[in-house]
Amino acid sequence: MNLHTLLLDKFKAALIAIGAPEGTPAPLSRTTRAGFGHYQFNGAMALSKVLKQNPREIAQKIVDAVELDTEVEKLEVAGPGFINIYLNPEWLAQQLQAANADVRLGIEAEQQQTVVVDYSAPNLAKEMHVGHLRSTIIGDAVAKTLEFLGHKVIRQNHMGDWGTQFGMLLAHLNDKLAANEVAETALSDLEDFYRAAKVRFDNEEGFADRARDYVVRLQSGDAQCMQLWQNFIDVSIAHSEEVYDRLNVALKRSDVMGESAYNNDLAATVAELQSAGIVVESQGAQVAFLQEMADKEGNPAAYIVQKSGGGYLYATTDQAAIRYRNGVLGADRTLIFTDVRQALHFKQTELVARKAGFINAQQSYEHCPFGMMLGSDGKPFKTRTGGTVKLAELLDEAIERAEVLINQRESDLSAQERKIIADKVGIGAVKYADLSKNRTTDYIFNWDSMLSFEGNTAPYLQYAYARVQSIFRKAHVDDVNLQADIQLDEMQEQLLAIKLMQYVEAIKQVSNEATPHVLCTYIYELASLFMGFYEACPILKEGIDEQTKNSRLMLAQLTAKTLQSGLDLLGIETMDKM
RNA sequence: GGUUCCAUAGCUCAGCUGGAUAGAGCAACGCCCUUCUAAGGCGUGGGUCGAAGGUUCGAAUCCUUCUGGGACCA
Repeated sequence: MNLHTLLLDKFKAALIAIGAPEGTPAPLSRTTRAGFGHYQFNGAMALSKVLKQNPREIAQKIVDAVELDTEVEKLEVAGPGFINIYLNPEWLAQQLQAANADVRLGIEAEQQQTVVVDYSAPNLAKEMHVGHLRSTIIGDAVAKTLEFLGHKVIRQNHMGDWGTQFGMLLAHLNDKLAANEVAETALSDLEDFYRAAKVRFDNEEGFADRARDYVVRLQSGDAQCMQLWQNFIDVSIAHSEEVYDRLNVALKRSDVMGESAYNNDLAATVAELQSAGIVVESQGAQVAFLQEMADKEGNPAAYIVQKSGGGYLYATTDQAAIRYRNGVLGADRTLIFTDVRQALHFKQTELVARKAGFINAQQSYEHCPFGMMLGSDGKPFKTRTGGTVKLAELLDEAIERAEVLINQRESDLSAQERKIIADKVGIGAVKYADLSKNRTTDYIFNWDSMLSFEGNTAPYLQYAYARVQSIFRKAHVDDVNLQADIQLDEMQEQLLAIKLMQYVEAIKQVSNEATPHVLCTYIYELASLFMGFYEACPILKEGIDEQTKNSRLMLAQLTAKTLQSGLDLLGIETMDKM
């Protein structure tokens, strides 16, 4: 059941019935202010000019024409011609009843699409730092949401596992192994390893030449070199997987489709672009000139797919990836989560790929950008020592802080239970801090706000869930077999009920726009309304009759299910006690 | 130089295809734990939505110019 869709269809029909021209906008929205109903239809004012009638009269005609009966308590014309829609609490109660009885919470699956979601994509030469958080968890949340809505999601971890810096790393690794070090030990700290290799590259006689030699051997598929590379990659991927595991991110080894995976397709990709006439030779390089993106003087943008020396670029790999995803995997949609600096690149990439027919007219290619991480001074983020904050360290800190907080509180929880809770609360807080912001612009990294457990944070949402579980424990009610008629008498009950019914609206928006913060906002509002309901509408206290008690238990139950479902889509875990 | 994005409360951010009195959290101040978990609830203060024009019955939202900042391309 989708309230918005239901009402919109009815109002569209009403517009036709009163003789509005086809294509008349039907602006129907949730109401932001109490006293203006639950939804409002604002189409009458704009029609005033077209129909040459008073907007309030038009609004009244729409009200008369709209075929809403049991769904609605009343429709009122207000102000210059707003139509305020008040939903019928009894009808709402029935919808909630149905949603609560359904494992999918009353949300129907959409028509299935195959969606490739490209996210995380760490650079395997370096350790994951906080800057990698966004792509990883936003992409994961969107992927899960798409799956929930019934789509076939193919995750692609386009890891940076190829390129010239690997020459340097492999040369260094080779020496370490020759000195009888174990790869895992040598690579235990990727940052240190990278730095050490870089120092040698810059200072050590002959090392740079050996590094370049390794690049050539790597690209030509030299067996010994590939073995060394594989060694490096295995350890490095294991590092990433450790972080994914801690972050409760669903990426698996089988989702890895790194840059190296396209190495053998690059020549063929360029050849196809050439034969299609999209790419031509210019100063020895293979270039697509894009007139569509020309500057003021009419100079087309240049998109290089092969350098004059024969080397390939990101552009080539991305074209090959499209060929694979849209051709072999049959993607209807492709979502790519990277930082905003690559926006121009992806715009050009799409243009070229469409011209080449790698993407057909029915397929979408959506770059989903996010901003850079800045320090509190508004400049690119660096720690005091000039480095980046390692993701693993951030998570450690979050869990530690959560543990301190838990230990301050009175509770009957065992030490082991506290540990588990600290883990879920700490990780949840870090993820939520990032997920709840959408802006494609840069964002300010701040330890305290990222590790905060108060207000609009994951712990608040987890706490709301735990409160419901506590009620059920105290009530000794079988959570599964609770049967009662929901009745919505109190204002807090009605507000909660309508919010519960709007879950589907939130997740549809997340899937359409790849914006998990919409879901965060929704869950926060839901939890907030539940807290209000919890304070105002006692459930187990004395003097509450059986029917009211059970009705409220049902509301609490559906709230818990919705919270859990939403948090699960965000990759945030819930717990029964905290 | 070209392209492009951004500017909302002291701070961090929401604001859906233009809608009624611009919302949250944090921070500040006041109240509520013998009462279903106070990681909570209720309340107060805090904004010329960067500036100026324009379109519209209606603009934080759309258009133009300007100011400031970022990014990308060269």
